[in-house]
Amino acid sequence: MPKIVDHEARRARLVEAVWSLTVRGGIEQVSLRKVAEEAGVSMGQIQHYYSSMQALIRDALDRATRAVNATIENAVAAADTTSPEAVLRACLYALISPAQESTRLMRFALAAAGRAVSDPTMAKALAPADDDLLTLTAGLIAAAREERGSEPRGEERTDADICWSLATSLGVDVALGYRTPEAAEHLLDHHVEQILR
Amino acid sequence: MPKIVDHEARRARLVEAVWSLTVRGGIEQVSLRKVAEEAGVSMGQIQHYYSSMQALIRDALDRATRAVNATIENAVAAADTTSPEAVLRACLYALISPAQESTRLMRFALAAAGRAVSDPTMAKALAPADDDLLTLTAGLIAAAREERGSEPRGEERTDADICWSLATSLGVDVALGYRTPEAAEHLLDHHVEQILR
DNA sequence: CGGTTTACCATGCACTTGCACTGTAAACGC
DNA sequence: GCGTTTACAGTGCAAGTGCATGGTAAACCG
Repeated sequence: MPKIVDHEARRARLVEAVWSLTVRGGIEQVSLRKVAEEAGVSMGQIQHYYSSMQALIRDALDRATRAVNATIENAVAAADTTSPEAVLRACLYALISPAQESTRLMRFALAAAGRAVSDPTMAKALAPADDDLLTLTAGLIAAAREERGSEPRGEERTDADICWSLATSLGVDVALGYRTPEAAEHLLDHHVEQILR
Repeated sequence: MPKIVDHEARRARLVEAVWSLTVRGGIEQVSLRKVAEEAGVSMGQIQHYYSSMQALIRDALDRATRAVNATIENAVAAADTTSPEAVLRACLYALISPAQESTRLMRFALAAAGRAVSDPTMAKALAPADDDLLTLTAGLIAAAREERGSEPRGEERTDADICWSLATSLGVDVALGYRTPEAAEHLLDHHVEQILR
């Protein structure tokens, strides 16, 4: 065995470089040499950890979506309130947050989404809200409606699906600068209000 | 003056080739030579009509968005009904239509959207629903609510904005195969129902 | 007829690309 | 000590890239 290194840290470093390059100049700027330079390593190291450029970008997208999901989970965990409505708003806001890291991730994900058009492997990583998240959100909506005294209607899962679809769309708009985070928040608020009424 | 040619037709042909190549193999497959081959012309012709590769792709995106808008307008015009609700649904459905041409356009637009991350010129062509469309849609919503006997509430513009945001998001999902057109339609229906209640 | 303008085609060039390959230093078992 | 495995660095190469350039054929004006 040779030098003991932290593989995870190495990969994270390389992926970080891919994110930066992409956000700065578009995904077409991402090349072996550029990533190597950005990460301050040699091309050889990249080849050592990834079998191809495709594999690198795939992993970068994978980690980006996982990071976004983590943001959502953090928002849920950090909501120091028992009000389901507050928690619901908090986790939806995660996608339109003005936080720089969020914007970075959304931008990269959008740039990589172009690849998903022709690469099914990439498309997988970008799928809409998964079952667990939908179930969680539907639960929040039901609880929030109950909290407000609205009568239940058993369509919470559909409502949840729409919520995430809308939040994603607004998140992209914010990332591309079409809307301010405040404007997006206003729209989301309006919709949530509608849902819970 | 030399051979009289239809410039518009030439450009349309080249852009069509760009769309095809992109949808088939991703935008990274789009090169001068490939486009030339796909269109059955020489690289020289492309250079004659576009000052650079960037210009070609920009025009391709421009024409794609205009084509999508035309689809929406057609849907409005084709709705042989006076019911504003029916017209509203019809034009929203334009974005999630299962029609092959629609899917092609959406796919290309998504692939090109990746470029918008770093190219502001591209970003312009992809902006959310413009003022005119929003005004039109808000009018439809107000009329549909009146038709149903719901009381007006003066938030129709916000409602319209949300509608298009949601429809766009669903359109992307359909184009990438995450949802069937029917599933997307169901969600849209549910939302419109909510809006008009 | 010549001259000018347009509409290309074909080629050449400088540059970048991903990847294969070779070399080498470090850490361990024996 | 030696051999093996891992973790890279460095280089070379074939393929592809956008674009500049030079040439040519057609259509019109005079």
